Formats: sequence, C-alpha cells, structure tokens
Amino acid sequence: MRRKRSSVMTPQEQLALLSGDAIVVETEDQLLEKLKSGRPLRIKYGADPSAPDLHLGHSVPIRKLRRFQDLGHQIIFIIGDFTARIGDPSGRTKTRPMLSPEQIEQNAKTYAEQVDLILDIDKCEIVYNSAWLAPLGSAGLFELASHYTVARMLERDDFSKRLEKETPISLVELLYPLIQAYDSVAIKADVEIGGTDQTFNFLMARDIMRAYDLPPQVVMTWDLLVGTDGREKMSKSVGNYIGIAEPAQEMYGKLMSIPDDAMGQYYRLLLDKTTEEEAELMADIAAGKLHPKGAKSALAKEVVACYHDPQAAEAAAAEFERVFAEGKLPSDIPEVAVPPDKLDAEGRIWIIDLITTAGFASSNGAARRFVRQGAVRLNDEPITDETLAVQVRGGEVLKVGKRRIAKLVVS
RNA sequence: GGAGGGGUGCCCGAGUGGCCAAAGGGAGCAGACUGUAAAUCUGCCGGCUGAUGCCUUCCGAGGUUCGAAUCCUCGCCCCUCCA
Repeated sequence: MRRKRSSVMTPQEQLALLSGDAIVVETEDQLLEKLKSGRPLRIKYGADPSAPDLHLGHSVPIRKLRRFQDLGHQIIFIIGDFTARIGDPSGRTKTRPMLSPEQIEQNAKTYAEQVDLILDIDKCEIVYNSAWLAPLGSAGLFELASHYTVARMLERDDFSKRLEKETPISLVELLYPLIQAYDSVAIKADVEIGGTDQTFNFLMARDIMRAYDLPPQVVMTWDLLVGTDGREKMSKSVGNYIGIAEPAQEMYGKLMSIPDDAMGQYYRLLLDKTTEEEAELMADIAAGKLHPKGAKSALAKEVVACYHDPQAAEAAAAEFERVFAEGKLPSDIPEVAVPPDKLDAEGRIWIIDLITTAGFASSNGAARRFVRQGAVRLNDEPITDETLAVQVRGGEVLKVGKRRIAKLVVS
C-alpha cells in the first residue's frame, strides 16, 4: 500500500490513482494538463457546518482528498457559514435551522477534529465562504445571477423532479448552486470533488468560472455510499449511518448489518479499491469462492482498523462472533441502576417496570410487547409472564432482545 | 389579481358523519431460521391499565350534531393553472 511520492509519480500515474474509482471526471484531459503543470493543485471541498458528526458517507470524499494530499496537492475546505446563516428551506430536509456564528465555529472545530482522523488537517486551508459572499452585496449577486438562466438551472435533476412532483422549490434554493459556484471563483479551484448528487452544481461552477475569466475547475464525483439499510444514501436523519467516531464494536456490528449487495460499494469507496477490484470481489462471492460472511467480516475489520487499529478490529470481530453467532453474553456488560425505592418490601420489582427503568423500552406498553414476544430474559431465564415481580439483589443480567443487555445494580 | 387542489400516526398514503386508535406500504422492533445486527418467514408497531377498560390523536381555533379525521366558519401553511 506504499505510495510513491508525487515527485516521482508521473502525471499519468497520478491521474490513474486519483480517478480509478470515480464516477465522473470532467475532464480527464484537463486534469492531466493541470497535473502536468507540476504545481500543487487547489482541491475544493465544501463542508456542511450543520453536520458535525461525520459518518462513513462523509468519509468517502475525504478519503479522496487524502489521496490528493498525499500527492502534495493543497486541500481547501470551505465552511459554508454564509449559506448556513441564511438557512436552507429545501423541501425534503424540512427547513434547516439557521446557525449562529458561535455554533458554526463550534461545528467547524469538531468537523476538523474528525477529518483529522483521515487526513492531515494542519496542511489544509480552512476558509469560510462568508469572507467573499458577504462583501459581494446585492450588486455582486445580481451580476453573478446574470451569468446563468432559469431554464439551465431547472435542468438539475432534483429541481425537475420536484417541479414534476409539485413540491416547493424556494427561490433561494435556485441561488444556492450559484453561490456555491462562486466559491470556486473565489478560491480559484483547480478541482472540486464530492458526491454524484453535486455533479450539477460542480459543472455549473465551470461555466461560472469561465464567466469570471478563470480556467474551469475539474469536476470529480463518487457515488454516494448507501446506508446500513443498503437502500438510501447514508444519512443521520434516516438513521442508517455509521459514525467515524463510533466505538470499534459498534462500528463492526453495523458494518456486519449491511446487506450483502452493498459489500462491493463499501469495499471500493471505503477502502480505495477500483471498480475492477469491486467487480472481482462480488464475482468471487457469487461464484462461491468467497464466503459472504467471511468477506463481510474481512471488510468490516479493515474499515474498523482505519478508525481504530487492527487489534481493536480483531477484538470487535471476536466479540461479535461470541455474542451473535454463539449467543453468549458479551464480555463487557453495562450496568444499570435500579433505585431501591422501586423495589417492594421483599425486594421485588414488576418486570415491566424493570424494563422501562433500565431504559430498554420507551413505554410500559412497549415493555409488555417485549415480554409477550418472548424477548426478555433475566439471568438467561425466559420471562413470559408480564405480571411477574422479580427479585433484584444486584448482579442479575437483564436481556431484552438481542442487543439490550444490562447488569442490574441496586442503587 | 382570478380559478382550482391539498394539509392524516416516524415517512408515504387510504379514509368524506358512527363498524376509526384510523386500510395499505416503507422504516423500526421482536421471534423463528441462518452465514451476521444479511436474506426469508411470522408477529408487533399512540398512551395508561398486574388484560378490562379508560385516555389523548387526523394543521390550529371555534361551531353544527346524540356522535366528526370526515360537515360549517375563521385562521395558518403548501401546490397547480390562468394573468
């Protein structure tokens, strides 16, 4: 996995390394030209200051940035503080809350800390787009808007779909791509990278840059990582995400829960494999050469090792086998306190009350359902009587479903 | 400015006076099974109630009615077409 330094890598080699797994490169020729210049290229990446908790979906473009950085290019993170302050009334994400400068500052800081897990943040330039968007003023904005037409704007897939489906499109949304494009002008970007959902915006920036007499940026996009459900793109609001700062155990477990079909994409996007390598992996599994579980486990371990270390990954895998394949209790069980006043004179507590007290059910009704469905065990004894009062002295192990386990403590 | 359509549970979406705690799908959860927290199948999926009912829900506020998600009035919000 050792890479040659950029000084000894030819522009052609760099190109192959950088674009081997990209979906869109507009255009390879222009990228090659820029690489041939020998100067460090300015790589633009727009960071969303409203999402400080990074997940593996975010990690994909950041990993690509890392490759550029390793080759000696300059990464520029643009914090969209200007746009965040305006808020985003985009239809599907409800109205994004407006953020105060303090919140943005805080988010940017946590963002940088997490990005640092993947690349060297100290070598990156971090800029706020309010720096050039605020002074732009309405005159500047009008000039900017004069370089594009509504018809071309509506070509964007998202807009045309929403127009068709009769969901609202606010006027500022139409302005967003324009403003984003202007960011490229302001920082004189050579390359902009991101998810395929940004393709339109990135391409439009090329037009806008030309309008401002700048050479157009090269656009590179990668497909969006699907979430653990294997269907929708990974996102916090959908709840199908794996955070890059999550504990190894959690990360491994979530990776094991992705559908088999999603393995290929994870393999390519999270471990920097080429499309060919992805196809090979999937073919081997289909042909029976590779066991799907083994492949998934290997994948999960590698990904976990990126954010923790190989030992932690191995431990997580071993623990997973123990708990889910062998059905044993986890080696490390969190403790849950049962307040003494919940217990009656004989030191007993109603099982339903115990489950909700432990935080395993959001309501008594939910707790009853668990009991009825045979999901509850106390010291490995199945509990099926929802009227039962159980003795609690401390040390008992309460299990509700496969993943909710706690050791009871009276205090 | 004119005309019309619409706001239902986490999401989508039926329901147009009682049979509605509200169809169906998705998500989620549980059980079985397995190769995993995959897939598949089955069940659950507002709250309270140590099981019998009770309570609070269908944008908001009023009203009609024995009875309203369903009808009326006034708000708020969204969409389409014409201008």
